Amino acid sequence: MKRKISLKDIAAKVGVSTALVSYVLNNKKSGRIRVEVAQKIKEAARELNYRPNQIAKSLKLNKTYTLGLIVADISNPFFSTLARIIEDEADKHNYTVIFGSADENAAKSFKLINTLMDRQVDGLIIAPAENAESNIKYLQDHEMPFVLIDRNFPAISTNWVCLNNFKASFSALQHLLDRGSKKPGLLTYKTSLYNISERKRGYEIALLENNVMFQPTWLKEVSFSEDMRTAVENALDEMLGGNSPVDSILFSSNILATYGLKYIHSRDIRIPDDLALITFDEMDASDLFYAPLTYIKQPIQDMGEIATQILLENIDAIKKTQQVKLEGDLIIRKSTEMVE
Amino acid sequence: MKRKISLKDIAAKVGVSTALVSYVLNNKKSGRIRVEVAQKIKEAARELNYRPNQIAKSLKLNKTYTLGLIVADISNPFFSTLARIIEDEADKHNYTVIFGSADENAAKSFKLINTLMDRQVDGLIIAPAENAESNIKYLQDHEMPFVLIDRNFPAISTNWVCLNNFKASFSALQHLLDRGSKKPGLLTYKTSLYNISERKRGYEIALLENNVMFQPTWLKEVSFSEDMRTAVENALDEMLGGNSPVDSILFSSNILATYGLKYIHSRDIRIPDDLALITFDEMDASDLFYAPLTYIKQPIQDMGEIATQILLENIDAIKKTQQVKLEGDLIIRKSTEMVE
DNA sequence: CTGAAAGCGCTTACAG
DNA sequence: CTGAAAGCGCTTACAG
Repeated sequence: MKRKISLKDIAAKVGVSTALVSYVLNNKKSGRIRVEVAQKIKEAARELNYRPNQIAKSLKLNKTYTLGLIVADISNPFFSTLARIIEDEADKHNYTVIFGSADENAAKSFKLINTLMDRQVDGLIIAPAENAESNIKYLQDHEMPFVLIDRNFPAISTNWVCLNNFKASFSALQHLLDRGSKKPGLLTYKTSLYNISERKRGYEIALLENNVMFQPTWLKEVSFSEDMRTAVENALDEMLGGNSPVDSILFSSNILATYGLKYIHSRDIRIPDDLALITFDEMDASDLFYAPLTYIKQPIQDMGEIATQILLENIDAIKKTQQVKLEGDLIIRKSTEMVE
Repeated sequence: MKRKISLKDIAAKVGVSTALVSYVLNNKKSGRIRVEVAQKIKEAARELNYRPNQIAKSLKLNKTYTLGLIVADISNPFFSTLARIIEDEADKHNYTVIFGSADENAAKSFKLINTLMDRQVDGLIIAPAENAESNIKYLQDHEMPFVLIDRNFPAISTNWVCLNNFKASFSALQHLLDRGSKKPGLLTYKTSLYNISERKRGYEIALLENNVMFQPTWLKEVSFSEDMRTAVENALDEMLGGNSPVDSILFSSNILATYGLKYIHSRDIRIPDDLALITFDEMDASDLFYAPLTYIKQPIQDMGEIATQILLENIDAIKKTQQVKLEGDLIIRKSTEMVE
């Protein structure tokens, strides 16, 4: 690569010290510097096409204007949409973002945290993995500003912005029951992740409050480690088979829904007549399925913006911890229009 | 934030110079340093939980181990999938990636290029915007290693890895014609982007070679600046109306296809009986549409890996420019099973 | 074998 | 008004 123009080059060209150049270019000590000199410096900078080396600046100022974003998988539409929102919000404040995918793996997440901290990011936005409490502790010990997104750990006091997962799930179930579902199922992950366990709790409490006798085959949990497609297919077979098959299903994530829908489609189960369906998250597919899908819309724009704002506030040393629970929106469509 | 442990702290603790600590920790001059001293240094580093400041290292070594990725929109599934592949490939070589979305806008792209260069990224992977030739020139003038992805400028000699867009499009059309389409349409972007114009050329040449008399209403181009949804709907109205309505459509991108499919769905046009369909790019929706979609599968894994590899080679000073044209794969499904 | 010194490209407290 | 000097946290050519 070509040698870059530095302060020194400008200083040499104008015949002043680098200090003066720095002052002028950063508008420090304005008024206290002779106008002609300032003018000449600015001109030289323009002529030489000077661009400050941010790495040098970062080292000196101990500030990189870089945010780290750690999600489960950047190629998951939920997270890539979030990434775009965070990028835009960060950019408004002249921050740049480095990202990493942790694949729901706490060890990988820890490695990423260290990589990003080594690069001196000013703060982190993290969708934490299961069992990543020690990661959080690590960040706190190092006084690294961060905010959790999408998931949090109820036992640990941190900044976070998450969906009200309990309520979203509860409302979805209430809707299914109101529409006449007698045997609602839940397909979810086998995980201690709080957002996911809240979705399960919403399901359970809704059944309880509506006096529906829960059957174990209605609730299936697939774990991150299995082959997701096969696991989903097996789970659906069990939910739809046996002597108490479900008549509706809530999918706990876009990923589960995508696999699930493909399978349901291939098995020629008619939606909503044979089976009513609700999914978490908006998907392109929701509109294209022959029975447009009822879904829980997450306030993803708010989630990304607020998380970024909280992080920036914390970086700028406002230290109160903030916890924001956002409400989802149940968008009702064809897939829950059951015929009684 | 907490003060971080530096080389100096280790040096002080052990009672040696920072130079020696640096040598030991980087395994330089191994053998030429007394074993007990080396041992003590390593222990101290472990005890103090030392993590090198990469910013300082970067400044000194003029190397950041950071790659910049500029795409049109990170929330577009095509690009987020690419981002994940690039992330993984970069990580194998201990590189980290900063991303930015340029929204098909050359000015925004230029701003991003500068932001990333200011941060001293070692190289750039770019899906360039229309009319971004000057950006390319800028990169070349600055001898910044980069590789174009997804699109290239045929008149400029650069590294790039792209789909064979002409052939992919041609094959798609040939398939439509073979299946009995008499009036095939193309819905694409109004743009000079080479990948897109090649898709158009593939369409045109296929018609020509098959002696199909082209009708202007068959080919519609929507521009990036309009409201995409409305533009697509209007375009489809025209393609499907008039006195020579199309009997099949090739969508030139996943975005166009998503809007298009939603509209087609809402208008109750039956696929493939009333209209056959092919889309560029794999979409979740392809499987979920009642008529699973025939699509052109891009070798996106190869594209991301190869682009990253070429970039890393160029960073490591192997300077030959490499241009890789990858072949797409036509995945044939229900949406082109026409009944004659 | 070991370390003092210089330097990467900046900023800024300090002295004149 | 202006600039010499120190320093951010590293690496490394060089001298001993």
